[in-house]
Amino acid sequence: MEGDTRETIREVALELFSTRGFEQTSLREIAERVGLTKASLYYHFPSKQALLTAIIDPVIEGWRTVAIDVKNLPNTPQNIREVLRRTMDVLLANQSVAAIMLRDPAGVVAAIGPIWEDLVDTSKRLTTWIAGPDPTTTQRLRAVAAMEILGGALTSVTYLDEPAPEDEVRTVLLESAIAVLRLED
Amino acid sequence: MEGDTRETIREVALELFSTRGFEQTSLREIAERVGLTKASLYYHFPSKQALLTAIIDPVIEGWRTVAIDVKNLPNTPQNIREVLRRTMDVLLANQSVAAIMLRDPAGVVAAIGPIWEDLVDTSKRLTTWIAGPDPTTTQRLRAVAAMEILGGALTSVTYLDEPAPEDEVRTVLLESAIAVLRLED
DNA sequence: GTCTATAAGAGGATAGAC
DNA sequence: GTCTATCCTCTTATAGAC
Repeated sequence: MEGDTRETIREVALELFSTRGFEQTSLREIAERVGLTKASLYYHFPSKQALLTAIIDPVIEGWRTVAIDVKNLPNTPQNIREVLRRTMDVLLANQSVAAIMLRDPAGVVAAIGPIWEDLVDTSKRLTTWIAGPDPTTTQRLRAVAAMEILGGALTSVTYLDEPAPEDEVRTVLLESAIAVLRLED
Repeated sequence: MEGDTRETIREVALELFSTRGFEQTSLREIAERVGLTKASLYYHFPSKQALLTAIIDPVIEGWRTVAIDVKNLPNTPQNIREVLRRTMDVLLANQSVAAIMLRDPAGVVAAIGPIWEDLVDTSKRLTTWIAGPDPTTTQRLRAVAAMEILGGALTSVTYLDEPAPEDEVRTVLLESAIAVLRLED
């Protein structure tokens, strides 16, 4: 069950990009781990940049879907909860890809600037929606705080001695985000 | 008022490292902006790495101070508030340096691994203290969430259309962190 | 202190045989 | 599809004149 070489390359690259960073990973290293030469990688991907986008693009798509769906959704407490939940799900379902952007934003920007801008834009739209209609600065900042908390799903691993069960991470962080937004008022 | 060349180099490097990332900034670029040649930089700093540590070290020191002072501080609600406040102050007082670590963690790790580990360790101790004595996993996660919120002081600029006044950023994010910790219980 | 010149090497990428 | 060999560029860093 050798599977697709292209797929293997993508998996190895994902592993290395997410742990060492994009810039810090050379094609030589990837080729070595896959058991190929650098040159062979170029048969499957036309450039290092293309390899990165092949990894990131599908996730961007899912991320953008969350933001698009929100467009005409009434900003009710129930809906906000639901959107936070879905945002968290996307993060948890794509931890490795998210880790690339967390560990080496500068490298990713240098490689695929426009895609990164798009990502920031999507996050911005999501944050703005969460802040509610005609938000005060305070409400905007609370929305930023809420989004920041969700990111804790990725960083908690680093800051806890023993990793927390994913279910609890999801529950506690969602609760926390909701608490920050003061949805009960 | 030409000032110290060494200091100028440090300032230019800080500016570039914090906006483009450490790896993405070459000594050629720095030299160009300072108005020197690459070779001259080496008269003032023995290596690119040394330039980075000259920038980061003082801040690490301040950061560590917060964590050390906490060591024998009783974990009362009042003290937790105070520690959060001081943590926020350190972040706000060193936004550019913090931005380096935010934009290019992978590059910083590759250059000065041990110092980075130290930083993570310090943050970990701080988070653990905030979580309180014999914390449950939920309490630990809330502490992570609280720390994550403070980081919003750095990212809010990216996610808000118009930058929020620093005073309000401080106040709202501190309130949010406290809300997450449920100090009122 | 700052310069010119250059070393030494790694990186991404291509050509062309098999 | 994978290889060997090579190109080109850029980087950090050093040597030594001024």
